[in-house]
Amino acid sequence: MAETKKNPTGGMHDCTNLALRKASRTITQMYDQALAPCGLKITQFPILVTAARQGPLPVARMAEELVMDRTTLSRNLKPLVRESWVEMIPGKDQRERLIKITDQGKEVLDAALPLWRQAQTDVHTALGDTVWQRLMNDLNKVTESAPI
Amino acid sequence: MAETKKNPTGGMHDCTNLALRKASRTITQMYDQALAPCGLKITQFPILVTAARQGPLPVARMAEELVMDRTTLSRNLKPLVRESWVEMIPGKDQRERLIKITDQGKEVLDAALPLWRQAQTDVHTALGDTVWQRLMNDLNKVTESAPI
DNA sequence: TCTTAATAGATGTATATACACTATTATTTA
DNA sequence: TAAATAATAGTGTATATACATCTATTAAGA
Repeated sequence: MAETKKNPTGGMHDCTNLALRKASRTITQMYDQALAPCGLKITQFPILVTAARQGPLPVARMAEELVMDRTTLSRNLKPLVRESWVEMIPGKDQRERLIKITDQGKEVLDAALPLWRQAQTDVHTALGDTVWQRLMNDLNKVTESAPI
Repeated sequence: MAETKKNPTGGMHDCTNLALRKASRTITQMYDQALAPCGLKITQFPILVTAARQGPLPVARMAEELVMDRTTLSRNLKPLVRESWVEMIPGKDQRERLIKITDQGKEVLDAALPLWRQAQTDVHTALGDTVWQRLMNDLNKVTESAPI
């Protein structure tokens, strides 16, 4: 009751979104710093990995895979194409354009992998195995809670 | 061993950053949808709340409070100033500019609060109390694990 | 078949994010 | 006090994010 008067604006510190964004900003900077030597950003890493593993994929399908907006992925591909890390090739369906990793893309990915693994290890160590595992599980629950 | 051959690129699905960004994108869209009727975005909400609660604050101090880059906050303030939800007033130290909420800002914040609370409740319900509490704790740990 | 729907991708516009750098003012030090 | 250094905020540039809308192509329906 007294708490209500002292906190007329509500507990912003309980905001799920703020907590997620703060953690995202923090971790993104860590990973970007780790990846800096290879010239790849952590936001570009999953795109290259997916292109390498799932073969040439249409934009919409990779967007779904990475839980991102189609148009966001469309924009995010531009730097990768400019650097010749991926190329867009036509599909059977002429509306589709498939994202295909290039040889240069594979090279930069090879260079990125040990740096990424080190960042993974650093975070894992900082949080401890229990917390890290639990966090990854819970984050997946959040993502899956989307109304789709 | 066989696992290594099947996963030559490593387990991207274990990437802490990707998990955080996917969850962030999902939750941000949920909150933005909930807040849409009041014209405020969820990224702007904590700025207004902090301005309302901590009184006029210098840019650097609020940035620290919200765990964001100074220059990011500087840019994010522009739409709020344009909408006259906050104003920048000079401090005693003439280098400083203080972020001060306006009466219009208080109004939009009042309109935003019940919408935000509903979004909070929705997320809380979707995850369940146990998971939600634990997630918030773990996210704070991540944010605090920053090298500062 | 011809018209209409749905689908795939890109663009216009706006905001979010952060590094490198600049300008201005305050503080410290020689 | 003058010069060097700190601190404060803003800009240039680049990428990330997503809604609304557009174009082109395919699929469905009358």
